[in-house]
Amino acid sequence: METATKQFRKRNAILSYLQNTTAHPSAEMVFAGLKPQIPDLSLGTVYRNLNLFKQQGLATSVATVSGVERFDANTAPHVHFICHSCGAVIDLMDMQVPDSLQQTAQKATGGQVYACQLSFTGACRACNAHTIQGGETA
Amino acid sequence: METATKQFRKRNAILSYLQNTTAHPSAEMVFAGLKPQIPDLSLGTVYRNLNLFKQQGLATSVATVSGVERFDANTAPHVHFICHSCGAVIDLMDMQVPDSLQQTAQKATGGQVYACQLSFTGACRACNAHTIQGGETA
DNA sequence: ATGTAAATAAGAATTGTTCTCATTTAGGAG
DNA sequence: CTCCTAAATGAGAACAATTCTTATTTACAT
Repeated sequence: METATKQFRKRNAILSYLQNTTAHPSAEMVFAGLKPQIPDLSLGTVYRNLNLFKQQGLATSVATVSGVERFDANTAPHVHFICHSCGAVIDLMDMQVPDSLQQTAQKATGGQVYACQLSFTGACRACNAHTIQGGETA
Repeated sequence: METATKQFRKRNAILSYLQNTTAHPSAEMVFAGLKPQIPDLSLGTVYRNLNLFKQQGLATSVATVSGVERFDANTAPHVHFICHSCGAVIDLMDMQVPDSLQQTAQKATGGQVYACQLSFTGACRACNAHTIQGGETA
């Protein structure tokens, strides 16, 4: 049994959900994922808490060209691959942006660099396989 | 007078505008910039053509966390700095993502990598100066 | 002139996100 | 236990960026 307060039940559920997925879910995805367990969950609460987590440094987010913001509880700098076909946001492990680049950026801006994001875009394995399926296309 | 067809006048105006700025304008910014010269320009036309340029490989775009898409006629891979205070999107010249990273990404995805985007976020020189205003600025 | 296809204007519709406000909840004081 | 207060929430309205729809205009060929 859980120890203490029932306060923040939903907040904690949202944070746990985010911490236990690598799918970089959108707010809608978090909502859909939790709704079965928490039928009276409101989408506004999901947005509110996800933004709170960002403020608190418990989460970050990735903006996608589709316009949907995707959230990530992994706040360590890391590299993403975004499939422009299915929209998946996938971590690329074992890759990092060289410190030298960040230092160069810091000098180039003349301001203050807080973070960096490196994303590759293209077709993920599944979508790429699907594309070539059936025949050759140049 | 211009040489040839009057076809695509607006389309060409939009492309020229994008090619002659480094501001990475949003659709609204392009619209506002051209409206004085082209009073009967419609915002829908700006969006339609900007997306067309992307399809044709004449432009790319950067997604920002504010949700606004910013367009860029520089399709060569390059690095951006995004000021989270004023929203400016600034090119960082003389920086590039090492080929080795792109190759690593290609292997890691198992799919097809088309492009990469490296963005630094923080406070641009002006906003940073403003923040520490009243005291020393380096 | 007339026909045709592409480009456009205007604004309605859609979508993702934020805001508002009344309600609920947890925990403390009397 | 009842009252109080502050934080969290649900529901849906409001909002902003973008896309879609449709009638109109344009360029050009016949």
